[in-house]
Amino acid sequence: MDLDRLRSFVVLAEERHFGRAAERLRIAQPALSRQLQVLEREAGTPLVLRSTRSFELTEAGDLLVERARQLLDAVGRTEQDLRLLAQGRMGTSSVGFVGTATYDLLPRVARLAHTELPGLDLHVHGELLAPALVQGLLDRTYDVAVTRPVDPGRGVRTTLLRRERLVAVLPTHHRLAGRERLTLPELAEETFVMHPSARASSLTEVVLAACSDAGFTPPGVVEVSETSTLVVSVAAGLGVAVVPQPVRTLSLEGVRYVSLRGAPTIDLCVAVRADDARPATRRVVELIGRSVAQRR
Amino acid sequence: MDLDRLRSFVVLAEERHFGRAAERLRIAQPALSRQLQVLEREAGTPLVLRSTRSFELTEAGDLLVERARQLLDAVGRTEQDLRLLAQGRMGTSSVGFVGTATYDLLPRVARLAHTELPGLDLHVHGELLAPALVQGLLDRTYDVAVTRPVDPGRGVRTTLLRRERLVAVLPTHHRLAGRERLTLPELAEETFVMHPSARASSLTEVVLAACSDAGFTPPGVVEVSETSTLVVSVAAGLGVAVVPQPVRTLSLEGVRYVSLRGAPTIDLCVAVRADDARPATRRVVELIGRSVAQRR
DNA sequence: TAAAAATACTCCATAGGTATTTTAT
DNA sequence: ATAAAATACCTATGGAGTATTTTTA
Repeated sequence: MDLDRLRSFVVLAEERHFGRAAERLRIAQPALSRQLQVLEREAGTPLVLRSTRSFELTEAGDLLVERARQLLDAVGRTEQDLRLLAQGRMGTSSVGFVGTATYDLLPRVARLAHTELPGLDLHVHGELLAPALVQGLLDRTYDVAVTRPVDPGRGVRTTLLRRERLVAVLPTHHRLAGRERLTLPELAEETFVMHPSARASSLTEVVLAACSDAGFTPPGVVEVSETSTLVVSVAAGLGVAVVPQPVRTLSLEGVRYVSLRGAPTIDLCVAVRADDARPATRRVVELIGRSVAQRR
Repeated sequence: MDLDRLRSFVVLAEERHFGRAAERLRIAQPALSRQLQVLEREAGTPLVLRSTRSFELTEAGDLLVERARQLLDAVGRTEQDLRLLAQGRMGTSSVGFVGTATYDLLPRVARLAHTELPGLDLHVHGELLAPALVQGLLDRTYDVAVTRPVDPGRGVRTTLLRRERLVAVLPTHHRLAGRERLTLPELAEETFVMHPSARASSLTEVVLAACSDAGFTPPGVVEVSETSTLVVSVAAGLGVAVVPQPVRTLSLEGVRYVSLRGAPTIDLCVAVRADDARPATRRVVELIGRSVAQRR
């Protein structure tokens, strides 16, 4: 049984006339006659009782029209679903965000995906650390990671999303909180609130390296886990912090963000499994790129 | 989308190996490779991640295998149903029996149809008169009529089933009831139980004609509608009757059937609409033919 | 290096087109 | 007599086969 012939048969049953049906099918009338003959040979019974002035479907013809419609519908739906899948507009994708991107990028990505890829079942996870993200990518917990640069070669493909300038976070009552900008050495005597270095926070590494470059080591350090907690801790007066600029979206009572002159930067990347060619993954990566470009 | 390619794809997904799948499909390996390439081009996305030593379906591939199985199943069922319909093993057929065939042929036909054509929805109707049957055929109340000969040319096609000898029906206590056989003139003085002549019973016509040929007219006539009532009436002593031999299957307390020497005969036919080419009709006619041949 | 898939090339079957015949009203 | 379907005949495209190359584990 051939789908094209079934299509022809359905049109023929609708038109009840070989000439008109052939015209609609954009084939010549004899071709349609032959198609029906083939169908009837396959069915083993006439499907249409036809003469020059009459046209009637047999029982078998009735049955076949109905079934053909159902079949062709099912084929159409399958083709449609394949197309959606091929465009990454259907399926599932799990995205993990490194801590500092959780409050800035994650909601934008979620919103954009909701409107642009309604068929995609997108799972987002925030407040993660770079090593956990890489591990999560490899063990398929995540399909996409918005993370700090990772050493390549471990089956992960990485693209730079943006370069983030670091800014200081000070309690409102801090003596430097009114300043337009300051330099890292001015914070040499402060207690720093940071992510635990044991848990391999890229941000902590970069900040400590920057301090070291600036000629000092923070005299005191308070360790907290999440970025949100970090900002809250500064508000509570536990110390100061240095975070990437986009964390500013997390504006909090009792906290001031102050630019750092000659500030170091930290890169934000999107990473995927090197062997992942899923359209959904491509689509999500592309959408994350646009979320980053999106100025707001 | 082509059904043959879908078939190939399902087999390929099962075998997970082009060579083996091609073998099962009885085509060469390159042909299968190309079929998959066409499918992937149509789908717009890879369906199989393949290398010399590995084979893995993509999401789209998974989807397509599942859908393809469903589609091919549906196609198979449709082909099967068409085949059944073509063989008259599926569908509906309505059969009407003339009165005297009701107790003899009708049950045999019903039983045979039940075992041989279980898919056919057979409706049987008994105790009918020839004119009603012809009318019923034409207005599509019946598809097949087991009836007396009808004048042709009215859109009805008729085939002789058998020639039935007429026999006498006598009450057990009748003076002639003990005889092996008798002749029609011996019944010249009897009251006859018959179907109403007004309702155009072929049997009544034949019997009256036979009496007339034998040189007498029944002095008294009792009219009853059904064959069963007719036999019951004889048992009740209302008179004698002349019926086709097969009515003997209707054996009743108080009744004796006696052969008639040189008895007239009456033909039993099967009739269908001349334009009815339905396989179910053909099948039922054929089955009725065999029911008649069936000696029991 | 060996097994497996992909490509190159040839051939044929099938589906379509045009011209014409047959058929039924 | 005429409209419509069927047939005859030709052509071309697509799918299959064989031989071969490319790839990767």
